[in-house]
Amino acid sequence: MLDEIDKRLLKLLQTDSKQTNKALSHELGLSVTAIYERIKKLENNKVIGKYVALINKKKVEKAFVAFCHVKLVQHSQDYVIKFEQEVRKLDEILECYHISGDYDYLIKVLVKDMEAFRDFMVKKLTKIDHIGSTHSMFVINEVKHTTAITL
Amino acid sequence: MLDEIDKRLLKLLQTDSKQTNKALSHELGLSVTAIYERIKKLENNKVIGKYVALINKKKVEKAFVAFCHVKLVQHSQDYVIKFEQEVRKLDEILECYHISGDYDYLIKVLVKDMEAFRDFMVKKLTKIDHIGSTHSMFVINEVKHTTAITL
DNA sequence: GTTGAAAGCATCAGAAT
DNA sequence: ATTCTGATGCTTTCAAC
Repeated sequence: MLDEIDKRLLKLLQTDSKQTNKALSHELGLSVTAIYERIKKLENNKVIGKYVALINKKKVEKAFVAFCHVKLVQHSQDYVIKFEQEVRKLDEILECYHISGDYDYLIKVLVKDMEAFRDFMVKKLTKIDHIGSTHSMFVINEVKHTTAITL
Repeated sequence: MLDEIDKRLLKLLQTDSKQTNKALSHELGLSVTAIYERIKKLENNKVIGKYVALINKKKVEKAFVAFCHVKLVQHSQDYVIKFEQEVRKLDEILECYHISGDYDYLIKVLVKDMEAFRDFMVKKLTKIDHIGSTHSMFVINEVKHTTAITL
Protein backbone atom coordinates (compact mmCIF):
# COMPACT_ATOMS: atom_id res chain seq x y z
CA MET A 1 0.00 0.00 0.00
CA LEU A 2 2.73 2.50 0.89
CA ASP A 3 5.94 2.38 -1.08
CA GLU A 4 9.28 3.75 0.01
CA ILE A 5 8.62 7.17 -1.51
CA ASP A 6 5.29 7.44 0.36
CA LYS A 7 7.08 6.62 3.58
CA ARG A 8 9.75 9.23 3.01
CA LEU A 9 7.08 11.73 2.03
CA LEU A 10 5.10 11.03 5.20
CA LYS A 11 8.21 11.40 7.29
CA LEU A 12 8.82 14.83 5.79
CA LEU A 13 5.20 15.93 6.21
CA GLN A 14 5.11 14.69 9.80
CA THR A 15 8.14 16.86 10.50
CA ASP A 16 7.03 19.95 8.60
CA SER A 17 3.76 20.10 6.73
CA LYS A 18 4.38 23.64 5.47
CA GLN A 19 7.06 22.60 2.99
CA THR A 20 6.10 23.31 -0.59
CA ASN A 21 5.56 20.51 -3.06
CA LYS A 22 8.50 21.93 -4.92
CA ALA A 23 10.81 21.44 -1.93
CA LEU A 24 9.39 17.94 -1.41
CA SER A 25 9.80 17.07 -5.07
CA HIS A 26 13.42 18.14 -4.94
CA GLU A 27 14.00 16.08 -1.80
CA LEU A 28 12.37 12.96 -3.26
CA GLY A 29 13.45 13.27 -6.87
CA LEU A 30 10.01 13.44 -8.43
CA SER A 31 8.05 16.12 -10.25
CA VAL A 32 5.90 18.60 -8.35
CA THR A 33 2.73 17.01 -9.75
CA ALA A 34 3.79 13.51 -8.72
CA ILE A 35 4.21 14.75 -5.15
CA TYR A 36 0.88 16.53 -5.38
CA GLU A 37 -0.90 13.37 -6.53
CA ARG A 38 0.73 11.22 -3.86
CA ILE A 39 -0.28 13.64 -1.11
CA LYS A 40 -3.85 13.81 -2.42
CA LYS A 41 -4.00 10.02 -2.43
CA LEU A 42 -2.69 9.81 1.13
CA GLU A 43 -5.29 12.36 2.19
CA ASN A 44 -8.11 10.53 0.42
CA ASN A 45 -7.06 7.19 1.90
CA LYS A 46 -7.10 8.86 5.32
CA VAL A 47 -3.48 7.92 5.90
CA ILE A 48 -2.98 11.61 6.50
CA GLY A 49 -5.75 12.54 8.92
CA LYS A 50 -5.22 16.26 9.28
CA TYR A 51 -2.74 19.10 9.28
CA VAL A 52 -2.32 21.06 12.48
CA ALA A 53 -0.26 23.78 14.08
CA LEU A 54 1.44 22.59 17.26
CA ILE A 55 1.68 25.25 19.88
CA ASN A 56 4.18 25.69 22.62
CA LYS A 57 2.52 25.03 25.96
CA LYS A 58 5.09 27.02 27.87
CA LYS A 59 4.30 30.09 25.79
CA VAL A 60 0.59 30.00 26.53
CA GLU A 61 0.59 29.38 30.27
CA LYS A 62 -0.28 25.73 30.09
CA ALA A 63 2.93 24.27 31.42
CA PHE A 64 1.50 21.87 33.99
CA VAL A 65 0.96 18.33 32.77
CA ALA A 66 -0.43 15.49 34.82
CA PHE A 67 -1.56 11.95 34.17
CA CYS A 68 -4.45 10.55 36.18
CA HIS A 69 -5.52 7.00 36.59
CA VAL A 70 -9.26 6.77 37.01
CA LYS A 71 -11.32 3.87 38.25
CA LEU A 72 -15.09 3.70 37.89
CA VAL A 73 -17.28 2.31 40.64
CA GLN A 74 -18.93 -0.04 38.14
CA HIS A 75 -18.36 -1.01 34.55
CA SER A 76 -21.91 -1.05 33.29
CA GLN A 77 -22.24 0.28 29.77
CA ASP A 78 -24.21 3.29 30.99
CA TYR A 79 -21.45 4.39 33.33
CA VAL A 80 -18.75 3.91 30.74
CA ILE A 81 -20.59 5.85 28.04
CA LYS A 82 -21.40 8.67 30.42
CA PHE A 83 -17.82 8.94 31.66
CA GLU A 84 -16.35 8.98 28.16
CA GLN A 85 -18.86 11.61 27.10
CA GLU A 86 -17.87 13.92 29.95
CA VAL A 87 -14.18 13.40 29.28
CA ARG A 88 -14.59 14.55 25.68
CA LYS A 89 -16.21 17.74 26.91
CA LEU A 90 -13.38 18.75 29.23
CA ASP A 91 -10.81 20.93 27.49
CA GLU A 92 -8.17 20.22 30.13
CA ILE A 93 -8.15 16.55 29.11
CA LEU A 94 -6.06 16.19 25.98
CA GLU A 95 -5.98 12.42 25.95
CA CYS A 96 -7.96 9.60 27.51
CA TYR A 97 -7.29 5.90 27.16
CA HIS A 98 -9.21 2.90 28.35
CA ILE A 99 -6.43 0.67 29.62
CA SER A 100 -5.75 -2.75 31.03
CA GLY A 101 -4.60 -3.08 34.60
CA ASP A 102 -5.62 -1.93 38.04
CA TYR A 103 -7.26 1.25 36.83
CA ASP A 104 -9.78 1.68 34.04
CA TYR A 105 -8.59 4.87 32.38
CA LEU A 106 -5.46 6.94 31.96
CA ILE A 107 -6.01 10.59 31.19
CA LYS A 108 -3.57 13.35 30.31
CA VAL A 109 -4.41 16.73 31.77
CA LEU A 110 -3.00 20.10 30.75
CA VAL A 111 -3.50 23.18 32.89
CA LYS A 112 -1.66 26.32 33.98
CA ASP A 113 -0.25 25.23 37.32
CA MET A 114 -0.80 23.09 40.40
CA GLU A 115 -3.57 25.35 41.61
CA ALA A 116 -5.43 25.01 38.33
CA PHE A 117 -4.93 21.26 38.54
CA ARG A 118 -6.46 21.16 41.98
CA ASP A 119 -9.40 23.15 40.67
CA PHE A 120 -9.78 20.80 37.74
CA MET A 121 -9.80 17.75 40.01
CA VAL A 122 -12.21 19.14 42.57
CA LYS A 123 -14.60 20.99 40.30
CA LYS A 124 -14.52 18.97 37.11
CA LEU A 125 -13.04 15.48 37.10
CA THR A 126 -14.40 14.22 40.40
CA LYS A 127 -17.76 15.82 39.67
CA ILE A 128 -18.30 13.20 37.00
CA ASP A 129 -20.66 10.54 38.33
CA HIS A 130 -19.54 7.02 39.12
CA ILE A 131 -15.84 7.76 39.52
CA GLY A 132 -14.54 5.40 42.15
CA SER A 133 -10.97 6.55 42.67
CA THR A 134 -8.21 8.51 41.00
CA HIS A 135 -4.45 8.52 41.25
CA SER A 136 -2.48 11.49 39.90
CA MET A 137 1.08 11.66 38.62
CA PHE A 138 2.72 14.97 37.87
CA VAL A 139 5.07 15.50 34.99
CA ILE A 140 8.40 16.74 36.28
CA ASN A 141 10.01 16.86 32.85
CA GLU A 142 8.98 16.03 29.32
CA VAL A 143 11.86 13.94 28.03
CA LYS A 144 10.36 13.20 24.61
CA HIS A 145 7.19 14.15 22.80
CA THR A 146 6.61 13.57 19.12
CA THR A 147 3.57 13.15 16.90
CA ALA A 148 5.60 11.49 14.15
CA ILE A 149 5.07 7.78 13.58
CA THR A 150 8.07 5.98 12.10
CA LEU A 151 7.06 3.83 9.14
CA MET B 1 0.30 39.05 24.92
CA LEU B 2 -2.39 37.13 23.04
CA ASP B 3 -5.63 38.94 22.32
CA GLU B 4 -8.96 37.33 21.54
CA ILE B 5 -8.29 37.28 17.80
CA ASP B 6 -4.96 35.51 18.33
CA LYS B 7 -6.71 32.90 20.44
CA ARG B 8 -9.39 32.30 17.85
CA LEU B 9 -6.73 32.16 15.16
CA LEU B 10 -4.71 29.61 17.13
CA LYS B 11 -7.81 27.51 17.68
CA LEU B 12 -8.43 27.43 13.94
CA LEU B 13 -4.80 26.62 13.11
CA GLN B 14 -4.69 23.88 15.73
CA THR B 15 -7.72 22.32 14.07
CA ASP B 16 -6.62 22.74 10.47
CA SER B 17 -3.36 24.41 9.53
CA LYS B 18 -3.98 24.04 5.80
CA GLN B 19 -6.68 26.69 5.69
CA THR B 20 -5.73 29.65 3.53
CA ASN B 21 -5.22 33.07 5.03
CA LYS B 22 -8.19 34.11 2.95
CA ALA B 23 -10.47 31.61 4.68
CA LEU B 24 -9.07 32.61 8.06
CA SER B 25 -9.49 36.30 7.28
CA HIS B 26 -13.11 35.68 6.38
CA GLU B 27 -13.67 33.72 9.59
CA LEU B 28 -12.07 36.37 11.79
CA GLY B 29 -13.21 39.49 9.98
CA LEU B 30 -9.77 40.87 9.14
CA SER B 31 -7.84 41.36 5.93
CA VAL B 32 -5.60 38.65 4.52
CA THR B 33 -2.50 40.68 5.39
CA ALA B 34 -3.56 41.21 8.99
CA ILE B 35 -3.91 37.43 9.38
CA TYR B 36 -0.58 36.93 7.66
CA GLU B 37 1.15 39.35 10.03
CA ARG B 38 -0.44 37.80 13.11
CA ILE B 39 0.60 34.30 12.08
CA LYS B 40 4.16 35.44 11.35
CA LYS B 41 4.31 37.03 14.79
CA LEU B 42 3.01 33.88 16.48
CA GLU B 43 5.64 31.87 14.61
CA ASN B 44 8.43 34.29 15.53
CA ASN B 45 7.39 34.32 19.18
CA LYS B 46 7.48 30.50 19.10
CA VAL B 47 3.87 30.33 20.20
CA ILE B 48 3.39 28.23 17.10
CA GLY B 49 6.15 25.65 17.26
CA LYS B 50 5.62 23.76 14.04
CA TYR B 51 3.14 22.56 11.45
CA VAL B 52 2.73 18.84 11.03
CA ALA B 53 0.67 16.22 9.25
CA LEU B 54 -1.01 13.83 11.67
CA ILE B 55 -1.26 10.34 10.34
CA ASN B 56 -3.77 7.67 11.11
CA LYS B 57 -2.09 4.91 13.09
CA LYS B 58 -4.67 2.33 12.11
CA LYS B 59 -3.89 2.93 8.44
CA VAL B 60 -0.18 2.31 8.82
CA GLU B 61 -0.16 -0.85 10.93
CA LYS B 62 0.72 0.86 14.16
CA ALA B 63 -2.47 0.26 16.05
CA PHE B 64 -1.04 -1.08 19.29
CA VAL B 65 -0.48 1.51 22.00
CA ALA B 66 0.93 0.83 25.43
CA PHE B 67 2.08 2.90 28.37
CA CYS B 68 4.97 1.66 30.47
CA HIS B 69 6.05 2.78 33.85
CA VAL B 70 9.80 2.50 34.22
CA LYS B 71 11.87 2.58 37.37
CA LEU B 72 15.63 2.99 37.35
CA VAL B 73 17.85 1.07 39.74
CA GLN B 74 19.50 4.29 40.81
CA HIS B 75 18.92 7.96 40.18
CA SER B 76 22.47 9.13 39.70
CA GLN B 77 22.79 11.78 37.02
CA ASP B 78 24.74 9.43 34.79
CA TYR B 79 21.98 6.85 34.77
CA VAL B 80 19.27 9.40 34.17
CA ILE B 81 21.09 11.04 31.25
CA LYS B 82 21.89 7.70 29.68
CA PHE B 83 18.31 6.46 29.98
CA GLU B 84 16.84 9.62 28.49
CA GLN B 85 19.33 9.49 25.65
CA GLU B 86 18.35 5.95 24.74
CA VAL B 87 14.66 6.76 24.95
CA ARG B 88 15.04 9.56 22.40
CA LYS B 89 16.66 7.12 20.01
CA LEU B 90 13.85 4.57 20.08
CA ASP B 91 11.25 5.24 17.37
CA GLU B 92 8.63 3.14 19.15
CA ILE B 93 8.61 5.59 22.05
CA LEU B 94 6.52 8.59 21.07
CA GLU B 95 6.46 10.19 24.49
CA CYS B 96 8.45 9.95 27.70
CA TYR B 97 7.79 11.82 30.91
CA HIS B 98 9.73 11.99 34.13
CA ILE B 99 6.96 11.76 36.68
CA SER B 100 6.28 11.89 40.39
CA GLY B 101 5.14 8.79 42.20
CA ASP B 102 6.18 5.19 42.57
CA TYR B 103 7.81 4.96 39.17
CA ASP B 104 10.32 7.33 37.60
CA TYR B 105 9.11 7.49 34.01
CA LEU B 106 5.98 7.01 31.98
CA ILE B 107 6.51 6.18 28.33
CA LYS B 108 4.06 5.82 25.49
CA VAL B 109 4.88 3.10 23.01
CA LEU B 110 3.47 2.61 19.53
CA VAL B 111 3.95 -0.62 17.62
CA LYS B 112 2.11 -2.93 15.24
CA ASP B 113 0.73 -5.52 17.63
CA MET B 114 1.29 -7.40 20.85
CA GLU B 115 4.05 -9.45 19.29
CA ALA B 116 5.89 -6.31 18.22
CA PHE B 117 5.41 -4.95 21.71
CA ARG B 118 6.97 -8.04 23.24
CA ASP B 119 9.88 -7.67 20.87
CA PHE B 120 10.26 -4.03 21.80
CA MET B 121 10.30 -4.81 25.50
CA VAL B 122 12.72 -7.71 25.29
CA LYS B 123 15.09 -6.42 22.64
CA LYS B 124 15.01 -2.69 23.16
CA LEU B 125 13.55 -1.22 26.33
CA THR B 126 14.92 -3.69 28.85
CA LYS B 127 18.27 -3.69 27.07
CA ILE B 128 18.82 -0.17 28.33
CA ASP B 129 21.17 -0.26 31.30
CA HIS B 130 20.06 0.49 34.82
CA ILE B 131 16.38 -0.19 34.35
CA GLY B 132 15.08 -1.61 37.61
CA SER B 133 11.54 -2.55 36.79
CA THR B 134 8.75 -1.86 34.31
CA HIS B 135 5.01 -2.09 34.41
CA SER B 136 3.01 -2.10 31.18
CA MET B 137 -0.55 -1.03 30.50
CA PHE B 138 -2.20 -1.73 27.18
CA VAL B 139 -4.56 0.67 25.51
CA ILE B 140 -7.89 -1.03 24.92
CA ASN B 141 -9.52 2.02 23.39
CA GLU B 142 -8.50 5.58 22.65
CA VAL B 143 -11.37 7.62 24.03
CA LYS B 144 -9.90 11.04 23.27
CA HIS B 145 -6.72 12.31 21.64
CA THR B 146 -6.16 15.89 20.63
CA THR B 147 -3.12 18.10 20.09
CA ALA B 148 -5.17 21.27 20.46
CA ILE B 149 -4.63 23.36 23.59
CA THR B 150 -7.64 25.45 24.60
CA LEU B 151 -6.63 29.03 25.32
C1' DG C 1 4.85 9.11 -14.04
C1' DT C 2 5.75 13.92 -17.05
C1' DT C 3 5.39 19.04 -18.81
C1' DG C 4 3.23 23.35 -19.15
C1' DA C 5 -0.59 26.63 -18.34
C1' DA C 6 -4.19 28.75 -15.37
C1' DA C 7 -5.94 30.19 -11.16
C1' DG C 8 -5.23 31.09 -6.50
C1' DC C 9 -2.24 32.14 -2.72
C1' DA C 10 1.47 34.07 0.17
C1' DT C 11 4.16 37.87 0.61
C1' DC C 12 5.61 42.55 0.57
C1' DA C 13 5.49 47.76 -0.21
C1' DG C 14 3.33 51.79 0.85
C1' DA C 15 -0.03 54.42 3.02
C1' DA C 16 -3.84 55.02 6.82
C1' DT C 17 -5.39 54.53 11.42
C1' DA D 1 1.73 48.90 16.75
C1' DT D 2 -1.82 47.00 13.67
C1' DT D 3 -4.34 47.45 9.81
C1' DC D 4 -5.68 48.00 4.75
C1' DT D 5 -5.21 47.94 -0.56
C1' DG D 6 -2.92 46.63 -4.41
C1' DA D 7 1.14 44.41 -7.04
C1' DT D 8 4.34 40.54 -7.66
C1' DG D 9 6.00 36.07 -7.88
C1' DC D 10 5.47 31.48 -6.25
C1' DT D 11 2.33 27.37 -5.44
C1' DT D 12 -1.22 24.51 -6.14
C1' DT D 13 -3.92 22.44 -9.30
C1' DC D 14 -5.37 20.46 -13.59
C1' DA D 15 -5.45 19.16 -18.52
C1' DA D 16 -2.98 16.66 -21.87
C1' DC D 17 0.43 13.40 -22.73
